[in-house]
Amino acid sequence: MNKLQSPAVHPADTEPPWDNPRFRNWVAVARACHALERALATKLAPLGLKPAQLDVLMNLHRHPGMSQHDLARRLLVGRSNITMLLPQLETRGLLRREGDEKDKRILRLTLTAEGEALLTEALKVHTALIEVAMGQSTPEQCDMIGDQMRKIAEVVKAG
Amino acid sequence: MNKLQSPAVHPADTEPPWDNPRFRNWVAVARACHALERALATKLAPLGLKPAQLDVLMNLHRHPGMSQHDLARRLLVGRSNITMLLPQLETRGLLRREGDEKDKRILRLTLTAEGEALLTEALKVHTALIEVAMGQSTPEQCDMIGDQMRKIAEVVKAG
DNA sequence: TGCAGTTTGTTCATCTTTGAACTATCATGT
DNA sequence: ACATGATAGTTCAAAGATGAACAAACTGCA
Repeated sequence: MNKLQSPAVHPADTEPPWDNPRFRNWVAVARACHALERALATKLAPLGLKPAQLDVLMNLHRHPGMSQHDLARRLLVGRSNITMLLPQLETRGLLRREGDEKDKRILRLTLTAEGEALLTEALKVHTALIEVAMGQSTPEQCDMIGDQMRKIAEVVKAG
Repeated sequence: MNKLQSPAVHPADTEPPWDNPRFRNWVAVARACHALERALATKLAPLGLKPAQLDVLMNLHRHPGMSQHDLARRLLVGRSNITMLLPQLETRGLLRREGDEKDKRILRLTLTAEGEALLTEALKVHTALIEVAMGQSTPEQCDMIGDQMRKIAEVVKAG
């Protein structure tokens, strides 16, 4: 037995492009991301938030006064998506949209106190999930992963 | 000058949870994933394929004879999603759905020759993109990332 | 056999996301 | 000032994703 057969789960791992480590490893990245996003969605449901909405709150917390266009670019979505997304949050009193003094086209976005408060709660959930995930790695591995991913994001958006 | 101020891009990097390396680094993972997914969508458009459809073809290539339920679980989507997704591919002649002999509830899925051919073309695009992304890392880093991500996917789906 | 419980796939209503017009505003150059 | 072009945000129709409710088929046990 053990005739050097089935070196991995799938016999086809010896077939392109699955024989390519870069390919196989990126597929793992994508699967982990998707899995964590789904888990986040269910854990965020009790707060009445979806992952996309949490992304908005997070970005507005860190970049108050952003325009909708800037927000769309940071989230890698279309501008119309932002237009459809914001009213839900604005009517819930989580954020404010005020016209810019200089440029009347621009709407500046800021979180309200309620928005900051809900963000704090949502971040507890998000952080707990991430701790479980990244807790699998040593601090050195974790930082290395972050560094590589930042490079990837740049290079992919450029190319 | 240099009073130990603004240690990073955002002053708020010193504020929870952004002061947490695990949190910051996972956010980078999510952003890189999203960026590559968007890039894949545009590069796949000439083939008339979307990322979700490519995922289906990839999984059927590696697991021929899968049921729709199995496919849904692998893709981390609902069964109804598969029901809505498959007819597009089936009418294009990319895959076959045939009832199982033993269990008449189950539809077994297999790629046609056209499906395999289109998958081959799509994989060239996908692989090229991944090469650019993962080419940022050394082979050792790349394997380490893959290993960690496989752990994360397991742990997140379990919890 | 018969009957409760489970599993597979579909349907349907709802919510998101997307990209292509469209309007309003600003910037630039003559 | 005025024309041209660019930019910010909105609207709208089409496509995608989701989950609950449903029908058909299987399982197991009495």
